[in-house]
Amino acid sequence: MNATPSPRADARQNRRRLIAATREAISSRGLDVSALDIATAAGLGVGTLYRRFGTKEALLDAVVLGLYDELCDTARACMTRADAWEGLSEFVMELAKAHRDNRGLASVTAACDQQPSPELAQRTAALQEAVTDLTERARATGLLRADVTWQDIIICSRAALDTQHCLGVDAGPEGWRRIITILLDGLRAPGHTALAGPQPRTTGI
Amino acid sequence: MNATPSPRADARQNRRRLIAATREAISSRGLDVSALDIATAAGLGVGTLYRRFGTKEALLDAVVLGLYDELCDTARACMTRADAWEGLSEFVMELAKAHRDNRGLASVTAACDQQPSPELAQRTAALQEAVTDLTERARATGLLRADVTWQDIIICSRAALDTQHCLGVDAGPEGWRRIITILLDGLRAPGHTALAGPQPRTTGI
DNA sequence: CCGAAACGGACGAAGCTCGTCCGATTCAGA
DNA sequence: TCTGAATCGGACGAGCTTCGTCCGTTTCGG
Repeated sequence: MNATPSPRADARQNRRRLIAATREAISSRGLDVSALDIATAAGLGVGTLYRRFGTKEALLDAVVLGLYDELCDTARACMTRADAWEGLSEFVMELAKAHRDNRGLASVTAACDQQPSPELAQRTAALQEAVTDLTERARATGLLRADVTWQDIIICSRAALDTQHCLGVDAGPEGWRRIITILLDGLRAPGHTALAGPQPRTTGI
Repeated sequence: MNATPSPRADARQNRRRLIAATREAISSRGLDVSALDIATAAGLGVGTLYRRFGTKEALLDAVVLGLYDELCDTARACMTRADAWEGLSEFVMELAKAHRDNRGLASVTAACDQQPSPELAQRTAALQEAVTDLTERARATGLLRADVTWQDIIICSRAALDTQHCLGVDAGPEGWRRIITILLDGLRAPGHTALAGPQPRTTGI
């Protein structure tokens, strides 16, 4: 009774190729990639892209979903670290790297969050919970300053985003680590300057 | 012998209006503003825009030039502060605010820096010198960690850029201050974690 | 070996942008 | 007030990019 029994092997492979090409394209050029560029990069025709995904947006959704899954895995792995601070800082590093490697990720996720699909909503919730856990655990040990929230953590991780992508900046392939390191030092307890203003809210990661 | 004796009063006013509208437009929507949008926002026709500036790019150049002048003034004012650390941190705050208020400023300046006009090159040099002075002075007092460069400072200031503009983030109108505060705490001497990787280079601000 | 599934890429339609052009309007000096 | 030169407005043309379709051709796999 399976109406769509199983796609042909080449169809499945092309689907994977398209997702990989999309990640690569977003990484280097941001969200402003045309469907044609993606398909060409995948070594396929644009027709194939639309046959596989129906819509350019559907393709982006699939990519974001994969990224969220990876981030969830990372967050859970960081929770198993014996040292709470190391767990948190490793996650921040990984999240920053994800943003560096997926230029405009924040925009994509935000755009997707506007009308989240059930799958995406579930991933978002899981990820937020994981980050909350990491933050709480680090604060409980007294190493994370008390006045930051998990949203601050997320936003800080985004800070690496521009470091790599702004023209005119040559920070080297690992240059973003410097900024994140500075941020992490700033996040350590007890903190020197009190954080002013309302705590930020964020729905996306 | 003045071939262009003096523009009519309305022409001058319209020129000012266009620059103001451009800053406003860049602030809220980034560089992807059309000439029509700018002119409409200024309450003018697009024809006027092109008569005043000849080119959209020339208009952007004029805007960037003004911004650089303001930043130079700010930097010099910060140098007169008795406390070196306060001078530096105030400048970082102001630079961050400039980036927040001029979405895509980094891209504009970088784009302009590709083929800088003499005026722009002069401003860039002056600004870099001012930032260097601020950094050196703060390091000399022992309050700024020794392993950061003035380029790190610039990049950190840019970090606030996304905080405000990413959809899905509601950090409040002053939310970026939290991130900069964290960064500044991270920049304080002596620093906890050594900065790895090569020092970044940047030509733009 | 053959029919169904999948592919490629030319193509149409739509949208957006820059910059021009010229008739209508406004300024400012006499 | 009057007048002509400067300025304005916005419709318009040309060009570019993009999405998504369509159909003849190729490939898979039972």
